[in-house]
Amino acid sequence: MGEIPEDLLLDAEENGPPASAAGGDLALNLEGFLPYRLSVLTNTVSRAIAGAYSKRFGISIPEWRVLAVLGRFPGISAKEVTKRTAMDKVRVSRAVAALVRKALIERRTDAQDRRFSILRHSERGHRIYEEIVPLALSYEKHLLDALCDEERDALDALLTKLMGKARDL
Amino acid sequence: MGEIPEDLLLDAEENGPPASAAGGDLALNLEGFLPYRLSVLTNTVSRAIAGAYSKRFGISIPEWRVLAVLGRFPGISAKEVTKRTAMDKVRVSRAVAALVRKALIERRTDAQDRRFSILRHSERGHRIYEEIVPLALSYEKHLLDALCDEERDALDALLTKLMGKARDL
DNA sequence: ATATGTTAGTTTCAAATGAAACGAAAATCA
DNA sequence: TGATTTTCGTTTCATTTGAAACTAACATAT
Repeated sequence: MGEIPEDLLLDAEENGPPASAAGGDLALNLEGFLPYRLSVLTNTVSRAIAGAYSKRFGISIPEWRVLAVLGRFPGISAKEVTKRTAMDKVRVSRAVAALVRKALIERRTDAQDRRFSILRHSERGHRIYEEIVPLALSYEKHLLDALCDEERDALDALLTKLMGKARDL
Repeated sequence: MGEIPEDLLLDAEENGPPASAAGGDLALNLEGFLPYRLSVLTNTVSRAIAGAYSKRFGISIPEWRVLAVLGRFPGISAKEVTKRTAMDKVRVSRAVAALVRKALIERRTDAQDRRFSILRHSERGHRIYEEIVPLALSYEKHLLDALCDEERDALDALLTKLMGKARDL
C-alpha cells in the first residue's frame, strides 16, 4: 500500500465540500467507512512490523507468519500452518520452501501419512524467531498503550464480534 | 489471502498444547495477536465486498476506491486521490488509467498547473458508482448489526486511537 | 535567463500473488 | 484386487504489485 497520507482520518472537508454530493442521500465517505478504516489501519500496522524485521533478517511477512506459528506449534504440517495463519496453501508452500532454503526450518515427511510434512524451527530459525517475537510484542504493546484496560477488553470483544459477522458474507 | 480457516479465533489448543512453549515466557500466539487479528478481519471484509462488485461490474478494488473517492470529491487530481485512498501513486495511476480506458471516468488537464489531472465520473461511471454504494453500505451495515450503539461508538473511538498510535511507528 | 530543485504522474522491471492444473499418497468403493 | 475419489503439497501461468527510474511541468535561486 505505500504512503499513508497525513490527514486521512482528519477533517474530510479541509479542501472544501464536494462539488456535488452524489445524487440522493446515498453517499459513501471513505474516511468513515468501516471496511476502509480497517484496511488502512491494518496496512499501517503490518508495514510497521514488517519494516522492523524484513530487512534485518531477510524474511517476508508470510515467512514470518510461518515461523511464528511453528514457534507455538512445532512439528505441524503445512496444512496446519495454512489453517493457523489464514494464508492459502500456495503462500504457505512458498514460504515454507523459502524458509527451508534459508535453513530456518526443517522439513521431514510424516512416516504415518507420507502426504504430510513435519515442520519445525532449525536452531538458527529458532534464534531468529526469539529475536523477532519481542519486536512484534513490543509493537503490539505500543499500540495497546493507547488504550486502558476496559478499552482493551472492549476491543477484544468487538473484533471477535466483527469477525463473526464478517465470516457469514 | 484466500481461505479463512474455520477455527481461527476459537480454542487454540484443540490439537493439543504446543510441544514446547518456545524458550522462556515470550510466546506469540498468532490467534490473539492484535496485528494478526486485524489482518484476518480486514482481508475477510475486503474480499467479501470486492466479491459483490468485482465480477458484476468488472472493476478491481483500487478502481472501486478511486470511483468512491471521486463520488465524494469530483474533479480532484490523482495526487488528491492518493491522499484520500491511502493508495500509493502507482496504484492510483493504474487504476485511473483502467477507469479511463473503460470510460468510467474522464480525465482532463488542469489549465492552471498542467501537471495536475482533473478527474470525475463519466455518466456510466456514475451509474455504476450509484449501484455499488448501496452494496458497500449494506455490507457495512451487516457488520455493524453485530454491535449496539454504544459498541459502535466505542469501535469508532478505538479505531481512531489505534490509528493514531500506528502512525508513529 | 539559466540552473537547480521539486512535484505530478507514468513506465519499467523484478518480485509477489492466486486460480487452476498437477503429482503423489492415502482413503473409499467395487 | 483394481478403480475412483479425496487430500496434501507443488508448479504453472497470467495478473498484481511497488521501488526506482523516468518525463513533463512548475518553482526557486543565482
